[in-house]
Amino acid sequence: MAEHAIPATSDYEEKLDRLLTVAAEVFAKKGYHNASIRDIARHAEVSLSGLYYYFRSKEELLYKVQSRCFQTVLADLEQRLEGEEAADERLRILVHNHVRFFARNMAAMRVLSHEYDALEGPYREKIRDLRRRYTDICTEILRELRRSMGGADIVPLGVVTFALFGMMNWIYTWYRPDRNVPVDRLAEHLYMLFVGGFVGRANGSAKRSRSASRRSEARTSR
Amino acid sequence: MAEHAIPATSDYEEKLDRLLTVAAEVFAKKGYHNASIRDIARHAEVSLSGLYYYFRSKEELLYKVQSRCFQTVLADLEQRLEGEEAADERLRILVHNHVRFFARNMAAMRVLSHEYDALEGPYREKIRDLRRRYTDICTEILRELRRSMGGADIVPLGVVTFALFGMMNWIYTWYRPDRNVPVDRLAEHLYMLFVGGFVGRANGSAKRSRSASRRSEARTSR
Amino acid sequence: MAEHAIPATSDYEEKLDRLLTVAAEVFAKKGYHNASIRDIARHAEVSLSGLYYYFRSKEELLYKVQSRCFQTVLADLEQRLEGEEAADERLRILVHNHVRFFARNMAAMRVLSHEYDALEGPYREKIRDLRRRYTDICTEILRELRRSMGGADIVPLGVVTFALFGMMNWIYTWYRPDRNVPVDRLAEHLYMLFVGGFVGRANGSAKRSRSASRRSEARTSR
Amino acid sequence: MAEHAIPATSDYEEKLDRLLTVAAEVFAKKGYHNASIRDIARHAEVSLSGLYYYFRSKEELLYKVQSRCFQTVLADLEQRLEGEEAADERLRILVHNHVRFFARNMAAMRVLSHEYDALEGPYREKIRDLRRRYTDICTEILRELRRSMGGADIVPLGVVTFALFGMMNWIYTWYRPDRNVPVDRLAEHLYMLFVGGFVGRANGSAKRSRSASRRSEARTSR
DNA sequence: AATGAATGAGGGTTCATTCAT
DNA sequence: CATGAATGAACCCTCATTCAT
Repeated sequence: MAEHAIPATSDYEEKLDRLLTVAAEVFAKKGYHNASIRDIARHAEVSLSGLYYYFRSKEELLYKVQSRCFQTVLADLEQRLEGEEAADERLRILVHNHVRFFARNMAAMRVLSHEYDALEGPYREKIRDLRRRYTDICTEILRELRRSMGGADIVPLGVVTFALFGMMNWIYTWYRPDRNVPVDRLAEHLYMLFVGGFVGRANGSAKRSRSASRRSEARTSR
Repeated sequence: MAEHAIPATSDYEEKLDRLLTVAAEVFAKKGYHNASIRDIARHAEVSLSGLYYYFRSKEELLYKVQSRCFQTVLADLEQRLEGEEAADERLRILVHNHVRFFARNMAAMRVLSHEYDALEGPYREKIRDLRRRYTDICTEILRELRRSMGGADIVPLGVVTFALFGMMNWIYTWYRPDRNVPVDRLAEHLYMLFVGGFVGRANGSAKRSRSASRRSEARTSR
Repeated sequence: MAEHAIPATSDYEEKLDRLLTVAAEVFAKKGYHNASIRDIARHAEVSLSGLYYYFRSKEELLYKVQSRCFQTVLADLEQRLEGEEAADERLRILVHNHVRFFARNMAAMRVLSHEYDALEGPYREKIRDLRRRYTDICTEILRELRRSMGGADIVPLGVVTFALFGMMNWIYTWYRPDRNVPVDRLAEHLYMLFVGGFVGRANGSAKRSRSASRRSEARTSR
Repeated sequence: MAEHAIPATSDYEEKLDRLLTVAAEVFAKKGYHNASIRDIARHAEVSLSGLYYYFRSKEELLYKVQSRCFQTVLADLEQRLEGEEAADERLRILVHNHVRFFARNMAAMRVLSHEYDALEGPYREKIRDLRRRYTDICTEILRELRRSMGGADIVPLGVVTFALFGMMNWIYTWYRPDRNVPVDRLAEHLYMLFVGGFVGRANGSAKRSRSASRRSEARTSR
């Protein structure tokens, strides 16, 4: 029953990390409820009960997968936003950061997108908070962008935010990095589509803002 | 292997329909794998084994829920598209049809969106075919729209299609008809956002095509 | 709840007979406990509940299959024994009757041999009685044969009887009329083996009794 | 897919053995299909799921019961045959070995005899192979015996083999060691009956081969 | 004479979790 | 640190049987 406090062993953390990655893969492939702890133990080549040294329960395992994932995305994002002032560029950064992370951590992100509400109680709340922090950043950027464009607010920003995340998160259902467009191109496509609209700049019929234009050239040409 | 061939009894079909609705609700609330057949039986006020008169397995139950849902959406869509020629208007119809159906059959649509790959084997294939038929219609409309606008094809139509569906399907994760914008307005928002882009007509900074404009007035003003 | 007494309709009896045959086949193929009433209904192309007009329960169904089978064997046997006095010949008749019936009603006999004690209570007793009547006939013939041969009774007649039935009944585990020796030859083989022994007349090293010799010629030569 | 590879723990193997014995008893009493895993767990005083640590499925359980049984009989037989050259004596050894094992492991042997084809797929094949190895030994002995007796081969050896096994295996349907003849006597009876025939030496009317005679005296007189 | 619809009991199996070692 | 062994709860599904029609 010994509560193992914070075993800051490097070994411990490394193994934990590896386990989280494996767990993410299994959850991604079979879904949280359908995946069994035995599956995970098997894939990680660890004994079943061995897992319980690292996690108190299956739910905590899911929580840690999601939490680690969110924290990384958030940290990356905040670091990349640092110093950038232009709203359109900030949005571009967010989209690229999100999509790139998605493609690079397909499994974990799939779990994040798909197992939205498999968690309960305090775990759920903590993830909800992380999510909110993330979407809030997005909403703020959108608000600033709209303001800078002098646009009216026909569509509520909440709806816009979720529309954007819908576009981005949905890719876990269809996107395969090796079979479709390269990741960066995909990110740019989604960004352009979202900002310019299908019958707009995303269709090539109008000119983009200078900054956006500059960056995207670099990305899509390869 | 079918125990009862084609029970065209009206009673039978009515009950089956009711069961499908209940099942959709339970699946929607708890997720396919986490929902138990017992849950469904309880909610439907039927004995556990009584359910098995209508479905051979849990998987077939999921299949029937998804199948019925898709077929309705498809039939509705095809009927509404009838006679309409303008590509932009056809797209509006698709978006409105999809979103409205979504809001009206929240549970079933959630199952459709979320339990994408809980099915296996032949069931999976049949649903895949239905899905393909549906997305193909969408892609064709998009192709026509782009052509009529004389736009270049920077963003591949496949990506565009999935982006649109992402925007629309994602609503199962956040939208509550009673707490957010009304359904028709939501549909129009998404349509405008998708077509005009966030920094474009969807933000009120540009004029829309006449036909779209006319209709949307009617929808959003209430 | 109407107790249907003895519906001596010819139709009724015909159908009942057909059902018994089908049931025997299904029981033979899958075993009594493993076979389901649904299986039988399916094979008989009758509705599940339709069966219950002819049988009160699965157990009664098994009982009737076994009972009919035993009665036929017994009746055939008694008729064939009629008039024959020589003990060795009477034994030959019994063996041939048994084996021939076996081969001709493989399914039912398999059920008889294999589902020895699937029955319970009164059903079991009735079948036990039939069986006893049958084995008693056999034992009596053996006693008479031994007496007529002037042999001592080293081996108890009970053991001898069961040994004979073992030899005969076991054939359901290996004998296939189309792949092995023809039925009548098999019967004669078993008879000779049992009476003469492996290192005895069954091996051709000694002369048989005249009567046995005469008949067997007729049987095996074809 | 094996969860636990080769747990060579003595504890493990002991318990497994105990479980196999219990399972054999339950299968013997109620029949494979009619026996429930819960029955076995209850009799073994183990939790239901506890059983599944030792067997992957009910079928594997049956397989292991049968396999263990066959292997023991075979090993015992081969050891006892060692050094014995005379064909008649070798046959005696086989019969005695079989019958004695039968009586001593009534339950397991009943399962072996009765649940002939409850197994499917690879399990079935493996048992089939064991059985074939066993019957082949028997057939070879019979062939040699016949040769040494200079007998003609009227009855095919295959038929003879199955007849012998029929006589021996059938005892599970009637023999009770405490109510009938003692085991060794039964074995000798069956041997004599099979070799000498009912109307032959088994009836005391002829002299036996010397070696057989010598041994049997020793066995039956006690 | 026959059947569609329904059900309670029980089937085999898997699960997350624990705990002595 | 790690694991082998164990368990209670729950899973999906099938069964023999009934009964109104």
